[in-house]
Amino acid sequence: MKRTDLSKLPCSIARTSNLLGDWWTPLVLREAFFGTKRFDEFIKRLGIGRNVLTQRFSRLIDEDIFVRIQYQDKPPRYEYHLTEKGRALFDVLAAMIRWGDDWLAEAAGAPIELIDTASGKIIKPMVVDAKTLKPIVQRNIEVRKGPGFPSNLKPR
Amino acid sequence: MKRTDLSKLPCSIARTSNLLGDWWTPLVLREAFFGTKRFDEFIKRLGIGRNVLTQRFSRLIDEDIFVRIQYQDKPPRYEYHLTEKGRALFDVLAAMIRWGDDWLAEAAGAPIELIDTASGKIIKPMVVDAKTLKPIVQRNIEVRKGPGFPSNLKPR
DNA sequence: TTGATTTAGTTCGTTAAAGAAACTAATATA
DNA sequence: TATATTAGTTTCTTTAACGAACTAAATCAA
Repeated sequence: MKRTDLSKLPCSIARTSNLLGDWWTPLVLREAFFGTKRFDEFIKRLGIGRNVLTQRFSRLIDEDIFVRIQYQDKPPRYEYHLTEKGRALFDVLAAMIRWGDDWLAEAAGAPIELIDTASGKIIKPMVVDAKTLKPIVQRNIEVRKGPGFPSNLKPR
Repeated sequence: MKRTDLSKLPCSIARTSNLLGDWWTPLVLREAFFGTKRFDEFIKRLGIGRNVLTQRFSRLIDEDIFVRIQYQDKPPRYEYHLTEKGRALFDVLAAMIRWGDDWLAEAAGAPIELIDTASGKIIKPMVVDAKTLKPIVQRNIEVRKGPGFPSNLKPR
């Protein structure tokens, strides 16, 4: 399909969507977070097409979300590791987990739980304001141009 | 394109991706959060194709993210309003905003700022654990089956 | 030493989604 | 009477996803 390039829009949602905004990338990231590193591991765990996975990795490497690291000679084989930038995406996935658990799970409850390794306790992601640590109430928020808004464009 | 249905997988990331996982849906939601309600308003603000927007709304209404509300007779015209379920997605967008601001913004800074209407202060979204209010450190997390994990499937 | 297995892709043909532009339809307005 | 407003629908082209088969380098098992 033809696809609009959202990466240059003055909006972090658009720019982030441009990276995450397909059906497989979040799942590839999930697998990476859960420890998967090798091409065929991703294939097996996800059921993604090989060509699709190849294309995803090449894009995500371009975007500095993954790095390709050689783990053997003869034949040369590579693992796919998250970068710091990639690991930071965990927060976005965590927000998706929370919303999915709250709004899409069956009556039985969340399909998967996140456990804090040290305490053994269940972790429930929540999005708050960094200063006040209070939930963000969308109704009480306005939007305005930030310092990085290009001066030649109309806002919103 | 052919597309794999992720909505039935035992994973909130997959299920949420299945809804949000295209390039336009997050931007349609953004506009709705910022107050846009009418079809042609979305078209003008986003530059999305009319047929694509039609398809998105029909899917998002099926999923109970939007409701279509009549605002006039003769001719019948409708507005698209977020449901509670839809409004709850703001947290996911907020996490995307934060990541985009941190990792994709130019040196100039964030393209857009969220302002708390009451205090006038800038809001910076952050993802924390609901109990401890501490950031979630992905390295210290394990995953296990939750109560809603189907019993007939292998985990991960 | 031959044939199977492992790992990591690439290639190819089919299906279907995205984009652009034109078209329809009901009504109000100039 | 002609134009504008609002909200779509239709049609055509381009391109991404899917699936299956194929390639390639090396190791392993019989």
